[in-house]
Parts: sequence; C-alpha cells; structure tokens
Amino acid sequence: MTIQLHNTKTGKKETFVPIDKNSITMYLCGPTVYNYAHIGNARPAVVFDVLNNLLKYHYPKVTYARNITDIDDKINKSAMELGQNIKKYAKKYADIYNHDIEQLGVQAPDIEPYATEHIPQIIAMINDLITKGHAYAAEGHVLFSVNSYENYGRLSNRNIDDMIAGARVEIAPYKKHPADFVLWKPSDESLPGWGSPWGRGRPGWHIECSAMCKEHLGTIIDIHCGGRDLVFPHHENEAAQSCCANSTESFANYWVHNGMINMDNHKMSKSLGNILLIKDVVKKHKGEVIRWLLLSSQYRQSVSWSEDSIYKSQKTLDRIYTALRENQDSIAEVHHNNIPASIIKALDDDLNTPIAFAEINKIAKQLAKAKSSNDKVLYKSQLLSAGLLLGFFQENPESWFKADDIDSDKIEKLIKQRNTARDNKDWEKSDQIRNELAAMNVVLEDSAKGTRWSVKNQ
RNA sequence: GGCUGGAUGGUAGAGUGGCUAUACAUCGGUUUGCAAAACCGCGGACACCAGUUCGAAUCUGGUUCCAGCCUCCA
Repeated sequence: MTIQLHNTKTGKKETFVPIDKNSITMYLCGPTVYNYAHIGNARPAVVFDVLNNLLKYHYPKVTYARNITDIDDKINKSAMELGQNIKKYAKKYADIYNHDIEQLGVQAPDIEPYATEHIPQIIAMINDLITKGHAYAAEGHVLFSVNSYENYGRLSNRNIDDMIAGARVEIAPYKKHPADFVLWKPSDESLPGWGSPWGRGRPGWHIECSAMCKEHLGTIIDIHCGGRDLVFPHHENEAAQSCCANSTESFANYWVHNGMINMDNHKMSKSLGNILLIKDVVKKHKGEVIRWLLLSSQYRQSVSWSEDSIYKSQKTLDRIYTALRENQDSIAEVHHNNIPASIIKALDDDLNTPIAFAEINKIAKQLAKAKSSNDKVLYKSQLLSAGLLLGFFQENPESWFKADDIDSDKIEKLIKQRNTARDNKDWEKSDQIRNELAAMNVVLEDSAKGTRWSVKNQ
C-alpha cells in the first residue's frame, strides 16, 4: 500500500511516507468565521474528509485537526457593522459552518481548535520568534522578519524581491522589510484583545495555525491541507513561523492544496461577487448530490459549477440509488474489506475520485444486472462499503426518492385508486390520476411487483 | 511583469506511447395499456504547428487561448 500525494513543496506527486506510521497527523485550514459558509469553503472540507477516511483506512491512528479562525479583522468589521458581540458573532458562524458541511456528509475532525482558545500558545510562539531573532516589536506590533529566514518563499516558489517590485499595497512605516508580516497587533478598547508583553492586542493572520498545529499535532506534521489560494501568503508564512519558532527544517512534510470552484470559468470570489452559499444550495439540492459534484473532479483541478453539473450528479446518484432500491432485500455487509481494490487504488493515487466514481458506476451497473442472490449481495456490499469510505449511499433508498414535505398517505391512496382502475382497464381514469400525481411532482413506475413512486428531482 | 496550472467527444471529466474510461444528454432496440425506470446497442474527442518514434491525443520544442496566485480569499 502506498498513497501518492501531490506535494506543493516539490510540485510533484510523491509517495506518502509518514513520520510515524502508527500516528498520522493532518491539519486543514478551516474557515475564518465572519459570514455564511460558501461552496468554496465546502470543497476542502469534503475533499480532505475523504483523505482523512482514506488515511484511517490504511493506518491505525490518524489525528485530523481542522481549525476555526475566530479572531480576525474581517470578523470584527462585520460584527461591528451589525452592532453585534464579536465573540458571539464568530461562534454563530462557526456553528453554521459545521452544520452546513455536515449536510454534505463531512464528518467531524478529531480536533477542532479555535484560535481564541490558543492565545497563550500564540504569545509563547511569538516570544520564541523574537528570542531567536526572527521577529521584532514595533509600535505595538510584532512583525516576522522575512530576511531572517533563508527559505522564505520556497513553498510558494516565490522570490521576495520580485514580489516587492510588483507590490500594490502601501507599506506600513514600522516594517523593516516590505514583506514582513504581522504576528501581533494592538487592539483599542472596541476590539477584542488580550494582554501580552507588547500591550493589549490580538494575533495577526497565520500565527494561529502555527500555534494550533504545534499544540495539537506537534512541531512537524505529516500533511497540511488547504485551498490553493492559501499557498501564498498564508501557508508560506505559517511554514516560516513554525520552522523558525520550533527550529525545525520542515513544518509539514506534505502540503496538499485543492483547486478552486469556477462559476462561468471564473473563480468564485468575493471580489467577483459570485459567491454561492452552502445553506442556499442545500435548500434546493441534496447534500449528497453536491458532495458528488465536488468530488467528481480530481481535487487539484477546478470544479465547474453549474445547474447542469448539479443535474448530472443528481441523475447519476438517482441511478445508483435505483439499483439499491431494487435490491433492498439483499443483505449487504458494509465493511472495509468489501471495498473493491480498484477504488482504493484510485484513491491512493493522489485521491483520484473520478476513477473511483467510474468504478462505483460499474459496480452499480453490475448490481442492477445481477441475477443470483450471491452477486446481488456481493455488489451491494461493495457499493455500500465504498460508499461509506467516500461518504455516499448510506441513505435509505426509499427515502432518497421521497421528499420530507409530502403527504405519502394521500399519494398511496391515489395509487390504490389508480390500480383499481387499471384492474378494470379504465385507462382514462388511470391516466387522470397519474396526471394528478404528476402535478404534485410525483412520478409513478408500474412493474410486476406493483406501483412504485418517487418525487421528481428538479 | 514573475510564478503555477490548463486546453480531451453535445456537456462534465479521467487516463494511456499502440488496448471500451465513466457519467449526463442524443439516437436505435427490449419492455410497457400508456408511461416511467431498467437493460442492450450505436455513434462521436484528444487546441494549433513542428520534431522524436515502426506508431503520439499521450514525449520534446514552439504558437495561440484560458484560469489561478503575486491584494481579502477555500
């Protein structure tokens, strides 16, 4: 068994070699909670949920941490504009994030650290950086000195001087070097703040992740994940801080970054104003459908988001659930051992979910065609076991085709009436009832076994 | 300007130096009171130009176009 992962550090696909195969550590940069979570927040949560499952399939112990950044100027700004308590405001959106991604089948991580609960660790780390000559205090701020770290820029493959030449932002006067970034900044009374050797203040962006990684996973971790757009500056800075503060060569051995979501061939982003919120998407579509869509591209590629791609995901899952619905009497054994090797092989290869999905489709087809009870049990077991690993097919197939807000008794009564009419070959009445149900978005399917109904998905 | 990635059938999306990806859609068939679902089957693709090779959509070089990061971002 070897997992291959594309490592941003080297720009290559590499064989994953853990620091300690009996205890794997993985960290995902979770959201800064200042608004409703969008589908761009959902993609890493979903993708690395699968990676977490895969690692847990292979290794006896995996510690997966996914943080919540609940102290940030964006949070302060939003909360203050709305006249709300900043702490409560952040907590509210952290809970919403968790609730929303849960709808997409994302399991809770092993550890969910909050930045504000790690202020002492953050201050200690900043102290270390100052002591070791990698940071300096100036005008109530503490800044990381990029010149003090020769490897600065290596993760994101950037040359500091080039970046400064193209810099478009005004440089704060207290910075020794234009690329120096803030570790600690002063807070006035209106802002959240904590006592520190540099006065009352709050942490800058980046340091919280370094401190939380160290606290929960150690000074060097196996895998650090996040969105592609975090490579610079966030991860570059995290790596610099951590390596300097901990006096280590490496911070994370594997840096794994997911691609963006594209709407009309453009990244979904705040500046373009094309943000789609999870809460709005799951109002219209099943979470599992969205999860399928998010995993139907390999994680490093962009996802083309459209109504059409949602529809395709819906239809594909409908077909698979139909196969399961036809085989409800077969008793499947859901177990790791029943996951087909082809699926593990696909996932081991840098999380190739499209191939895994192709395999799932083939198995679903086998299941639909299966004649013998042995085959039925075999394929159903494979499908449900692989589904568990990837986060699919655990819903009851009957309920998959129903809607929560529908009057089942009434529908079944009408179906009974229609079947009486059919027995009497009263096709006119039969069709009239079918139309009546169709108006309620209910689709009927007659078979030798009786009449089956489903709510038509939009 | 610097650094990354891309360009595959109607659409989405993998992969491979010669062998059906897969899904959705279309078309034909089986089935059906009608239908639906399911199944069977048929097509159809590798941006452009050179080169390497017995053979390239797959390797190399170039061209064009697209996206991302360099500024908050997942």
